[in-house]
Amino acid sequence: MPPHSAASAISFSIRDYDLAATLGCGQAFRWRKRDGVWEGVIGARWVRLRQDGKYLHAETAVPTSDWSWLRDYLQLDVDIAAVLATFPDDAPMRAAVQSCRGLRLLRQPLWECLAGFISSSNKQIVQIAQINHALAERLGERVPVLPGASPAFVFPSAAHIVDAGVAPLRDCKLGYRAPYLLQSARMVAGGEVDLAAIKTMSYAVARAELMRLPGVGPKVADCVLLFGYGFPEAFPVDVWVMRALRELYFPRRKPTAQRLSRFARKHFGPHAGYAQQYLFHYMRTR
DNA sequence: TACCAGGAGAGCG
DNA sequence: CGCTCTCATGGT
Repeated sequence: MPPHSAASAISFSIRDYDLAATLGCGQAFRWRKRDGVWEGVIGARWVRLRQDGKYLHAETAVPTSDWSWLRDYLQLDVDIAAVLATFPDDAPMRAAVQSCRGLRLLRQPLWECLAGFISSSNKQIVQIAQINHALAERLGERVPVLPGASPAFVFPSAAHIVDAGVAPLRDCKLGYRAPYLLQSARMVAGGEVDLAAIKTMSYAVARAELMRLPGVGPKVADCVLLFGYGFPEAFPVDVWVMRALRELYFPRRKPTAQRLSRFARKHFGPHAGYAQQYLFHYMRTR
């Protein structure tokens, strides 16, 4: 047996999956790309991903036989053609879909997703990534990686962030978001808000429950509902999507974000969240 | 409803 | 180098 036999590898055959767009489009903040190879941590597992045409190659540093955690995170079993078929057949939507055929939504761990988007407000994606890497490096526990790979860390739990206090969060450049993250961590760690229980709630109730957390408004709540919980109707309205919707659908009016959100869930159908991600990516890359 | 604080780095000319 | 903008929220 080779010396590194503890590692595992697997290949998935996939269609209409653009790994780079999916990992790099701003729905997750802790992936690092080196020479077309992506390294990241999902839960407590370090993983290296590479796409080669219709194959997706994955490597872990520890023995792995059950890969369902990765299939779930990457949402490999989603029938994307069926999702696209539910989109409205209008010019903006066609252009958005055509600009990135294999863009997917991830299904991220709840707390990391929530914390990531609390830290995201009024920041650029590059900066959000810096903040979340800093949080993991300073407050998260180290996980085993393959030889030669960069050190990797678990995202710190809510309880761990509570123990750390506000100062390390300031050091991670959270700025005015630091007390929001700390207080939200207190509410989650103390059981005042039960993230797992939100899975079983309706979209509207789940959204209201998340918005009890400081630093969580309509936009952040929708991001967590979409990228963490997988509510397909969640439609985050950020500046890019706001711009897109106003420009493409309301050129003469200036609807509020709330009105746009309601319009979007009706107009874009049962998978409005996917439509949002295509519009977002289209607006940012054109 | 409309504005503003708070915060720091990237991107631009 | 100065300037603007940034996947918003909370408070007034």
